[in-house]
Amino acid sequence: MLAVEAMLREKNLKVTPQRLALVCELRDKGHLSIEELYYSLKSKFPSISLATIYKNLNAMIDNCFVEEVKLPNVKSRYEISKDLHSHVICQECGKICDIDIDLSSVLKCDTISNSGFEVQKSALVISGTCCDCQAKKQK
Amino acid sequence: MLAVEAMLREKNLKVTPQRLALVCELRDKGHLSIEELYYSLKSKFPSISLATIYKNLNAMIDNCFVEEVKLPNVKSRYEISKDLHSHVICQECGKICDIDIDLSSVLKCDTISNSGFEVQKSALVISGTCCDCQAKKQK
DNA sequence: CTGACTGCAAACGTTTTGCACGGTA
DNA sequence: TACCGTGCAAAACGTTTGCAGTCAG
Repeated sequence: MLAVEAMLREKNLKVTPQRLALVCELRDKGHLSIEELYYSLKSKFPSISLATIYKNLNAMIDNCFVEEVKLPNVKSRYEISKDLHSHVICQECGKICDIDIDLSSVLKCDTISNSGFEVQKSALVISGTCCDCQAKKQK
Repeated sequence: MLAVEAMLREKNLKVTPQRLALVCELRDKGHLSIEELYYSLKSKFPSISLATIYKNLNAMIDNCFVEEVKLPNVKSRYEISKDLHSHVICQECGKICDIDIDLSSVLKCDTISNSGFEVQKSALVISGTCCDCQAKKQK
């Protein structure tokens, strides 16, 4: 919590209760959609508006504190920036998981290095069917 | 051209001049945005409407003939479905390239196989600075 | 000839903006 | 106290829908 406040101040973002709750929500639950954030915060702050969610997310994205995760077929999710990781999404139930995959060898392949392209970021999204949903489908 | 017509008929999509031009545009230029498609087709069909672009793209996406490519910071692009490949995007000039990267070993990693997740698709987007833009920045 | 496609306009959902008020630092 | 953040309402934006007319098969 203190760490979160310090991070916000470091980015010249004031520490308001709404903003603090938003960050904690993202930190605890990870990759949330706008709606999930909105309804979740609405329980703590009944008068909170969608505009506040948007403004805060955008401010934090501008400060590289939060990242948008674009996924196939569904709306974007938002998460606190952390070490490079990939996402796995089940097309049946929509469940999203983080996964640590070492892409360094892939990103150093000849095609890229020969082209002179300087890699800064990479995003890998794997979609398919999770274990539970496979079981359900077999029934 | 004949191949394109055959593909459309196979999917029960009628071959109209607008649709044919849209597909050829995608085939020749690859990963185009809605606006790029619109203005490009407007030169051939001055009365074409955005609704037609949207309806056609959606029909073709439903038939797995076209795919949406979601990219960081910019609007989605659309391309004709083809073999699995990744995308490289320059954050300076916005240039997008296809790249063939073998992700099979990555997708077979222990974390995924142990979880019982069945992988159906994967999308890797690499962003950074292209060779040309690196040169420009050094000036 | 029939059903599908086009193009226009309206509707819709999402995101952004402007502004007055309130809270942080 | 000065400025930033909040919340409301309105505006802007992108996309979808409904419909009448047209075209492909």
